[in-house]
Amino acid sequence: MTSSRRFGRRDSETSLAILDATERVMRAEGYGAVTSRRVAEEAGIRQGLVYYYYETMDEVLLACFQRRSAQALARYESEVRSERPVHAIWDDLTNTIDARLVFEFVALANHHEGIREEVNRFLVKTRRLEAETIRKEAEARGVDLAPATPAAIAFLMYAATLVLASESSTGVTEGHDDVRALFDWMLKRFE
Amino acid sequence: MTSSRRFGRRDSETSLAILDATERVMRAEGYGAVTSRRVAEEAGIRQGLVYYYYETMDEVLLACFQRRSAQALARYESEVRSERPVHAIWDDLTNTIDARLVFEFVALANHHEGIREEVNRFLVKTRRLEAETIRKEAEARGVDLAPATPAAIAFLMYAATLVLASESSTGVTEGHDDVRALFDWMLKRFE
DNA sequence: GTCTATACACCGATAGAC
DNA sequence: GTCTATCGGTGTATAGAC
Repeated sequence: MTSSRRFGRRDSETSLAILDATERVMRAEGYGAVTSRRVAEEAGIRQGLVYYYYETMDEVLLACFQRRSAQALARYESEVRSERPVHAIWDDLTNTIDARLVFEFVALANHHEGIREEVNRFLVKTRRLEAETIRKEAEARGVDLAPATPAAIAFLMYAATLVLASESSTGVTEGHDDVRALFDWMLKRFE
Repeated sequence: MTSSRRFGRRDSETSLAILDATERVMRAEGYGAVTSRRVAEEAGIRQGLVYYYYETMDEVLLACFQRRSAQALARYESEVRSERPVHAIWDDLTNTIDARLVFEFVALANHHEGIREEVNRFLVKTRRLEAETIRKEAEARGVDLAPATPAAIAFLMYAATLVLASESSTGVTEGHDDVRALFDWMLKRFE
């Protein structure tokens, strides 16, 4: 029982404007506010046009996450080939990640199968990439990580930066300086 | 322009059933699914009755978080007076905290002022309590935490358990064993 | 205290004009 | 490719019967 509707290209200007608008609405008002009307208003188009580019609103959310995760993955893959890969990953997690959006997508993933699969795929891929990078660097520089492991450090870098950014954006900073100092100490060992 | 509506007691059986139902819906379907119709169905009452106990649905969400945070705070205050307070806090964060709900509330806090204030108040209070507990225990047992600090450890215990539980519930376990081993090592120093 | 009934706004999705 | 118009469904919140 497929629909007879036709759809526009995902790389068109309007299509990308819809994704941009979706990100803005999500950041400011949460995924619950991502409706065809609200997104259309934010993108400067009419409500019906959203459905020319995306079959459902779930498709919009999925495309939005896929675009972001592809961009992030591309950055990581470039960073791990840089001169100081562990520092580069930490800086990316600290400065480029949008914790507010991540929280929204993770909350979405809890009850939206398509998003969940994409989020999980992304998490596993990036964590393995980061852990392997940390392992190689530690080996090359003769750093003994014990009692930590590359995978533990990769996990903690992600969890810490996510919560740091999330709390900062709502005004909580208790313990943040101490945590950053601890990771700075860890990063120094990779110099 | 206050409404003339009257409201029922917050400690009544039905009122608490509404909060129980709200938690279940939130856990299973996310904060977006917390509607008066859905909550009423889950609580086995009629939709209109929700508004006899709560003025708005935002009130329901707020009351839901306040109840949980009060319970959690009471547990923490008992745990810090126990024989092995750092272990007790870790066990609580690991086993008793519902990461899925925490994620939902943090996401909600990003665009809901009332929830944000409550979440922030709770985070600051518990983190200080935990950091102070770690500091006292380290001093009493002669544990040198450097290069970490009590506040950094308190932050990392929270961030790690939150992400561990969240990822576990959606099927990602990459690096989890290593992180748990690292915290086990840290906890051993407090024995 | 719990119910039914209802007003009104908003949402997803489609059809069809231009 | 973009628009207008419209459908049925669902959401919040209130009024009033029992």
